[in-house]
Amino acid sequence: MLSDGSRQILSFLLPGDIVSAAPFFDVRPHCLVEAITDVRYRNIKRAEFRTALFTNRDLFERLLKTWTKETLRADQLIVDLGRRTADERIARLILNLAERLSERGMVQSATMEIDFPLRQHHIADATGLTPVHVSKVLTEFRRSGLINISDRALTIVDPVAFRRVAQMR
Amino acid sequence: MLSDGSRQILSFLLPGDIVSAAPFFDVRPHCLVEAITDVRYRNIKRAEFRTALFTNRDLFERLLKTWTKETLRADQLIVDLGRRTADERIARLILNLAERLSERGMVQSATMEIDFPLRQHHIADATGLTPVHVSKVLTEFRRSGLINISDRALTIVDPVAFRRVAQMR
DNA sequence: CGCAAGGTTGAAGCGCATCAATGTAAGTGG
DNA sequence: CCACTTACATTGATGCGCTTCAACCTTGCG
Repeated sequence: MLSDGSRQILSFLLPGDIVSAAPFFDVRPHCLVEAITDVRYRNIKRAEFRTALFTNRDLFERLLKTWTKETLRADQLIVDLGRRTADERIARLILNLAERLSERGMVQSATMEIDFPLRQHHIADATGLTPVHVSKVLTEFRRSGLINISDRALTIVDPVAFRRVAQMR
Repeated sequence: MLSDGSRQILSFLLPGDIVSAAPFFDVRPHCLVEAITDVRYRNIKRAEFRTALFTNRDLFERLLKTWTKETLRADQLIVDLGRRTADERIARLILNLAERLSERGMVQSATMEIDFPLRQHHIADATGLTPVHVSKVLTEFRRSGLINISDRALTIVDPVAFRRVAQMR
């Protein structure tokens, strides 16, 4: 959150994600977490986990791998916010979510449909845009037959063209 | 680098910095490194370092602390690119550099002057702006007596006002 | 000298923000 | 059941911040 009331969303957490690897090593929380859907979560004791990390090499490797992915995605987001257009940012956000859901088997493979509980203002806050502009872009995406959103579900109608818009091959 | 030739700078490395913590745990390099100044560097053998990390708890803690800071700065950059104006981005970039240099004792404390080898196109690529606009903003900063740049050195003339522009208290 | 890289400046244009009106659907209390 | 509210989405008009383009200037360098 910024002092002027605007906010920037850093990431969307999906089932199985940890909020962030950083808090294991730094006491100060540096961001807020908010639930969009119903959520099941568990707390981890920092001290215990750190000891476990040091004793259990496999755990250690897996945490660091997760953190590496986190870092990679953050860097990608920096590039997106710094150098991409509104269309690209929104399309990439959607495709990234779809990809991560796909890894979890959460895509109807027949229809390329995913749960999509995000409101447009979430998309806006994640892409550095305004809700109004997000609405216009999404409407345009729909009009050109790229995607469809209705009833908290999103379908990628034309994956090839949509990936082209997102500059993702 | 993007396909259209534009690029996004993720961070500036100062003396003593590691390029990134991520490569220790992931083989694929995910970004490029370029030197602006003359540089002294050393290579670290991934495998060796990983073993050392697991045997030497202090090293382990220190790497993770470094990585935590990296993560924090990346997240801050995301906020800056997503939600801040050109003036704010540029001022924050400069103040962040000054702060990091200060930790290294690399600020002339009398004059608040730092080495500043960056070209305007570096600032542009780090802030998601164009060199032309960077020039205009810097000229305006100078004109209002906030900073001064000449001869590869930058002086923060009015720290209080400048921090206000950067929205940093 | 001639050239390349960087910086400055102004004019014009575009992408997104802002503002405002309208619509819609779900929830709430009378 | 209906008035009312609240949250969200859509749409159009207008404006602004930054980009783009282009000309010109400076500096360093082979």
